[in-house]
Amino acid sequence: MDQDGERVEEADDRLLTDQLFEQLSEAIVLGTFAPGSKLSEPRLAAQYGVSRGPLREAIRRLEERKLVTRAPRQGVRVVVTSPNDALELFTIREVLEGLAARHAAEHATDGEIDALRTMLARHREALSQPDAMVYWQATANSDFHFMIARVGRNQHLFDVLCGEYYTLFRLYRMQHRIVPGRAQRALMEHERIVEAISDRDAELAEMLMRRHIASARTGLVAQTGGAD
Amino acid sequence: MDQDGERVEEADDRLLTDQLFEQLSEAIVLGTFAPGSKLSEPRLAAQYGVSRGPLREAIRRLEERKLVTRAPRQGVRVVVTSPNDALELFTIREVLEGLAARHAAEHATDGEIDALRTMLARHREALSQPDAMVYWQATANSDFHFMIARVGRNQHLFDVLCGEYYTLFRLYRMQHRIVPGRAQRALMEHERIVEAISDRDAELAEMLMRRHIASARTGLVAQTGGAD
DNA sequence: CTGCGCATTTCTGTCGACAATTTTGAGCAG
DNA sequence: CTGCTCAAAATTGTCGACAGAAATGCGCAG
Repeated sequence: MDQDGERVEEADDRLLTDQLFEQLSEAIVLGTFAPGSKLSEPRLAAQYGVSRGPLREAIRRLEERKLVTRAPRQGVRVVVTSPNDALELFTIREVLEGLAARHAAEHATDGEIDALRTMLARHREALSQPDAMVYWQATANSDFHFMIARVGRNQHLFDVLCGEYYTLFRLYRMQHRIVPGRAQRALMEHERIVEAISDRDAELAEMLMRRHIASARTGLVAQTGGAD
Repeated sequence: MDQDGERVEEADDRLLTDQLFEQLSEAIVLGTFAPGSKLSEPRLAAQYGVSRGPLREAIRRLEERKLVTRAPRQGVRVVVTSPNDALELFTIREVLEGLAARHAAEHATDGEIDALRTMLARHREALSQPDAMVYWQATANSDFHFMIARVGRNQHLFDVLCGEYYTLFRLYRMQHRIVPGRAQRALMEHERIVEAISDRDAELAEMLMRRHIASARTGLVAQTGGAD
């Protein structure tokens, strides 16, 4: 152990709890803390150079976000997800993202639609580059769903999709190896969704988005990797 | 102040943080802590007879559940919700409860359908009693949505609807005076939803549930009180 | 060699205390 | 009487410490 000890020293005026939450979240998603491994409070406190107070508050938030599971008086462990869990979560995501797309079609301004189109053009350009997959997985795909949620004009929905559930989605992708194996096709689906939004066709936008998410869910069940 | 000081003394082996979270949630929903009022940590710690450690963890959870808002270095205040916030939340609830109803129609066992019918019969019976409204608001309505979510066989969805969002829904009903003014009609809608589930008509169950929630949302906009 | 019991160690849950910042409010100028 | 200044009080964010419970690991019986 003690291999790194990435302290929290950046003279940041953000609260310690928030910094810890972000670092712990990232470590969990990236697999630095393996699924099922225990998060010992004294060890983490020493590792990050903080006391257990703020650390415990950060862990509480991890628990609330379902990134760890707590056994009373036994500490917390990185959540271990089953394929069925992933199925459940993506089913929820399907209706929520569908709702966001519907709202986007109803409320997007012309400027926002232009911005969506510009973004997709950038994505198409990037897909022909060498490291296309890593860019797609890390940035492009998230950007699209992020923007749709924002354009939907439902702050609560945005918070859920892009804040509270975002890291959990990433964790499920990691634990179940849901890599975007069909980025080309996913991009095409994104373009069709934006077209529907541009046409102010709310119903179509919702349906296309739901199918888009569902395709990832289906690929997940088949264990072959989805497009999202 | 200091009028009551309901200590936490029940020799409960549950964690202090959990007890505090429940008591604070209840106090917020019931209006004991007025919307917008500040939650002072030293005052609450004295009032409940605990130290600030577990209290802060409970407050973090309140924050995560959107029951309070935090201004860094200024403490937390009971959330003040706008009618638009309520609209946003009920829009989300509409698709989630619709999803739960669809899943319920797909996965309910015959025994569960019997149990649903039995419950509705009990509710109809209770609606002819003197204190019908208070029973409806406090118990019957919640029981129905609770059971639908459970029968849906999606643990994540159940947790969201009956755990993470449940108290928030109650808070919105409180702050916006969304009283069940049409319990009779709401019960009829419940019965139709159960009939659709019994017929294994998932699409109809989802549609009826969405309309059922939407009617509450509409009544909310009209400020006349919804049926749910 | 394997499995059980017990002592040691570690960890969680909780508490009290300190520093820095924010809020309060008294005093004074206009 | 109103508004600004500045000191005092209160509050947040953080830390270290202690008690009880859980996990660990050793010794010993079988």
